[in-house]
Order: sequence, then structure tokens, then C-alpha cells
Amino acid sequence: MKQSKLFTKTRREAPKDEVSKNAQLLIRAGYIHKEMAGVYSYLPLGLRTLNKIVGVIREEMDAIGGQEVHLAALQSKSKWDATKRWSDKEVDVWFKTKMKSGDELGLGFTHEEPLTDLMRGQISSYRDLPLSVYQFQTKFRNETRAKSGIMRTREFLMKDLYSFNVDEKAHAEFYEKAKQAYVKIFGRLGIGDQTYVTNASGGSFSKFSHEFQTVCDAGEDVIYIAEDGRAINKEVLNDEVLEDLKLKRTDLKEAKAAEVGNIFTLGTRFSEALGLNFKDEAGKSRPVFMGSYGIGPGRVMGTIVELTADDKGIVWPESVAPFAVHLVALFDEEGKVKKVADELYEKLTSKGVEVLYDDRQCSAGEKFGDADLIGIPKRYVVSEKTLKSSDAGSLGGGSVEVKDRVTGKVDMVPVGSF
RNA sequence: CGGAGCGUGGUGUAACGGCUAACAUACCUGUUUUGGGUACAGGUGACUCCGGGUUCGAAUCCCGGCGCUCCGACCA
Repeated sequence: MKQSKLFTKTRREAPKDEVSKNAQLLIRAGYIHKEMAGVYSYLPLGLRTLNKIVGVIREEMDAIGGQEVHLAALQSKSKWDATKRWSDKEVDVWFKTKMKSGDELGLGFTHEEPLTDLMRGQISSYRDLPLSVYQFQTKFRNETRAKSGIMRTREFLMKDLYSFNVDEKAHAEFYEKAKQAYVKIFGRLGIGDQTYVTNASGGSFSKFSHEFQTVCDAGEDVIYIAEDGRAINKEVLNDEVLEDLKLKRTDLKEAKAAEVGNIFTLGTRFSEALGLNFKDEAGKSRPVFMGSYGIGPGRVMGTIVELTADDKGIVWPESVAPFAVHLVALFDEEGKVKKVADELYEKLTSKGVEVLYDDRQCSAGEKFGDADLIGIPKRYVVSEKTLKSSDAGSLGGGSVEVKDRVTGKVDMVPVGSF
């Protein structure tokens, strides 16, 4: 993509209505636009990054046999009555509205009910199980207080996977597989080292759930980390839990963390309420044993920014950067630089390398500043200086300066070798 | 939802109750410059969040509303 065509502009100053690092940088660099409190739009750069995160998650969900769907965001009251989750007393984050007919509607904040109901028409035998289904979906939650930029919003993308098994034992097997897939995902997204699997509250479904908590100042949770890497969410930390895990309180280190993923055992709560049953080998009807597994790609994106940004701007891990290469051309009078940079851009692009080409007519300092702010991992500079460089060797035609955004390391690479 | 703070060109700021609401940046024209936001000249752009009130006079004071941020509570 040519930067001269990119409709978003970088900003020198952060908007005054944002304090969080992730929102300030993402807005200044042109990744996102704030629509209102807790509601953000994703612009070309932001969408590319979000899609990279989505892509990694999708690959790992497919790898454990997940089948992707896209469920409706509009929810009718009837299905939620069955589980008593329509009531505002039970669930206080609903955004509700009405159809012209007067029928009540809700904007989905999760999808257990509609998917369980849908599955009644699909699952009827033990032969249909195990099964897991997932989606990337916009969720709506009427939070009393949105905060921390894109970390806690009222409208957000969520990957939610639901598993269907014959019994608890089969479920436990899948649950473990999903947990490992999550570990892999956060590793690939570049936050594996700071992300801990924690024991957390099971809500109304089971004793524990597991959360994936990334240690980060912008997080809202407090976790306790043991030497061996196990961790516990503060909300469930008590003597009984410590004993279960054979840990002593004094061995635990406290840290602020952001919840980037959460996996739950649902059991038969939803299948029983909505009548999702199957016939076992003996012909007996039994409720399906379920689990649910969520990751918020937007929150992950914010967490990555919080964790890796430096004083010059964003620093993306390669796996999520909107482009792999930021090609910066510092034009000369004769047009030699432009010719070489144009050719390099074409060449890299035709090889499938994702390149953001800064072909704008502006000063070197501005281009470098923007490149640092946008945070693409590799910066390629073509200028009069690099073209004169003697490092070109026998290939001739000068060099390209290759700079790593993370380490700042610079290499001169002959133009002809790309 | 409780508490606190803040709403002024696109963005960031300034302006004692008193002149045509100022400055920077961004944007447009031109010249200049070309390895870390180059310099100069000219120009466009604001019912000062909305509605009331006080006053000869309100961006400024008062009341109400709306919006935004932060702290807390909340977070299937």
C-alpha cells in the first residue's frame, strides 16, 4: 500500500480525551477512531492488525477441530427466557431494543443460548459428538464504565467457541486441548511470556474457570503468580484454594493483569434448559456437556500496544503488524531514489511481502517519526545516501538500509538481493 | 451507579466579566529544504457542547441538560 493513498493521517498530539497508552498511540498513528466512550471504529491499519490477530486465532481453532460460523447479533427474548438470562436483574449488560411489531430484541453479549438452541436441530446422537463451533462476532455489553481505550469497550469483537461433548470426561479432554491452543495463540501473538493461565471464578457454572491473564499495568485484574508459573486470580484466592493447589501465600507474587482469554466449563446448564439432548449407545437421552472459550482480539491488540510500545510509538510483533515492511523513500532531485524505491515496492509486493510504501512528498524526519509511531517491525530506507553506499558489492545499484524496530539494528542490503 | 475533573477552528492549548476570540499544529498557494517533524510569505477554517438565567456587556458567573476522562463499585 502506498502511504500517499492511505486516508488516515498521523497526529503529533494525543487527543485530550484519551489517557490510556493504547488509545493514544492507536489514534495518533491512525489505527482507530473513537466513536463515543467505549466504542471504536477500526481504520485500515487497525483492521489489518485486528485481522492478523483474528487469523492466528482462527488457525488454532481450526487446528483443534473448531468449525467456524457467524451467528446473528440480534437476539430474540424467547431463547433467553429459558435460561432466565433475559432479565436485567440477572444480566445487567444487555442492550435491548424492539422490533416494529413490539417484540423485544437484545444485542448479543454472548451466544450460549442461540447456539445451544440451534444445535438442537443438529445433534441427536452420540455419533454427532464431540463437536466444537466458533465465531468472530461483535458483542455488545452495556458496561457502566468503559475504560482503558480499546481494553474495555461496549462493542467489541470476540472469538467465542463452544464445545459439545457426551460427558464430563470427554469434555475435560477437549478443555485441555483448548487450553493448550490458547497458550499457543498468545505465544504466536508475542505476549506468551507475560501471559499466565490462572484459576478464576467459575461464575454460576462451575467451581473454576481458567483465565488467560497478561501482566500489564493497564489491566484491571490482580493475579498472584507462583514460582512455577501457575497463577491465581485475586477474586478466588483463599486458604482452601491455596491448599488445593499446594501453594503458600508467601510464595506468590502480585501483579496487575489484563484478561485476554477465558475458558469455562458450562456443563449441562444450557443443554438442559434449552433441551439439547442426544441418544447414547443404550438409546438413552442425555443432555450434552458443554464448554465455552473466549478471546477478545481488540483487547489483545490493546494489550500488545501497552506491553511493547516505547517512547517513539507502537512496536508490533511480526505476527500482528499491519505490514511486514515499511519502505521509506527519501526522494532526490533526479528521481533516482523514486525509481529504485518504486521498483523495490513492486518487487516485494509481487513476492507477497506486505509493504507500506512511504512515497509521500515530505521531509525525512517526518517519515521516520511516522514510521516509528506506526510500529512496523522492519523499516527499509532508500535514499541518495543508501544508493551511493559501497556495500552494494558486485550487484551494483546501491543498498537499502534495513532497520529493526525492536532492536534498532541496522543492516545495509544490496538492492539487487531482494 | 457514587465521587472528582474537564468541554474553545480538524488536533493541542490561550484569553481579568469588556476591542474583530489569540497561539501552535494540521490544511490550501508559492518559494525553499531533502537522513530525525527545514525556513519564509500569503490564505481557509470557531454561533467558545446545548438550553436557560444574571449583566450595559458572558468563552468567562449561576442553574439545568448532554458529552468525555479519571477513582471507586460492577464485570455471564
